[in-house]
Amino acid sequence: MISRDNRHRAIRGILETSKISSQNELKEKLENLGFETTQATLSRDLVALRIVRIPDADKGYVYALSSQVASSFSLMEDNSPLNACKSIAFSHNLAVIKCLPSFAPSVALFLDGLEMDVIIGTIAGDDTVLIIIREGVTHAQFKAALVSRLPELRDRI
Amino acid sequence: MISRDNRHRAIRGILETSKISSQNELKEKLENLGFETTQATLSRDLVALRIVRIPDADKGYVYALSSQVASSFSLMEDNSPLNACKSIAFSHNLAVIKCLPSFAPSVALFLDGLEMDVIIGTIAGDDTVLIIIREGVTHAQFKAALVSRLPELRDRI
DNA sequence: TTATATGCTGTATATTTATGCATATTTTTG
DNA sequence: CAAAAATATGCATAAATATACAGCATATAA
Repeated sequence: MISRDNRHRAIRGILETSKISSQNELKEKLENLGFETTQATLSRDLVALRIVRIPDADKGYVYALSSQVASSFSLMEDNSPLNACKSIAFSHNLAVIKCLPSFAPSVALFLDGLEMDVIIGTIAGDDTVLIIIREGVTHAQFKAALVSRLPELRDRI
Repeated sequence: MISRDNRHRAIRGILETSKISSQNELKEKLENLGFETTQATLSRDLVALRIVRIPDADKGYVYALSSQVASSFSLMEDNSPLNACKSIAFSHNLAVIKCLPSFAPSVALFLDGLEMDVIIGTIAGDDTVLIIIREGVTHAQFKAALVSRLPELRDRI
């Protein structure tokens, strides 16, 4: 069902960018985006999407993509593969990241690990990463999503 | 507190070796080990230990140490390269198939072998196959063509 | 077409989990 | 040591989540 898939995408998007600590809170966020649904459906959606629930200092519990569990702890250090990125360019629904020689695979792996909703896939050569951007996402939206997950990129892209 | 620390250790041990899907179930396991406690205490323990709750095929939900999250995803059994495919998404004239790590080349080779008219080419990275779809072919037509060649994909795409 | 099957959803409700508060236990301080 | 402070716990219950069931929609088959 197309509307279910859209709702699932919206859920992933919401969880990527904000802390949600109950299904009713998620329900309200979805309503702001025009998705009318119920707590029961969200309970099922969270199972289908394999969303995990993590203890959180601020809010008691938060829902998160499974990829956010590990990555929110590790990485992000000085040795992040992102430091091997030299530039980013766009063409329609493609983004091309130029990296230092041989670094493209690790950059792509890192991006994949973010499980970002706006990215439907990446392919790495030796020094180039090709990112396929989801339909309907503008370059500006893509950059914003990237920065929201990786604040340290703010003044680099 | 000593007895609390011991109980925490016991909880970690139990979660490492068995699938627990409710706090009462955990309570019973602990009683077998001589730890008398209540659901309320366990609710607090799970927060303190940063235990996550993951959707699980068997039991609905299971509690797990955060270090177990990544490995909790069961892999595919058969050896057809198609079983290494996790998802397919579209963007205009591109289809992106996400695979298990390292499986993309064999999936792409397999697809090439089908010599499908709707596909004008494939490129494989490590875990991603990019399919370039012939102009004028809709996503629905492409899926239909794929399913007609590979019926076992029917409920997976 | 009709019949059957399958999947998604909301309602109502059962189950599970979190928490306010009072008490108990441990730790700290004098 | 006693008293005070901090921490942990259980009870009762509020809050949140999961699910049985029925209805609807769509697909499939005859």
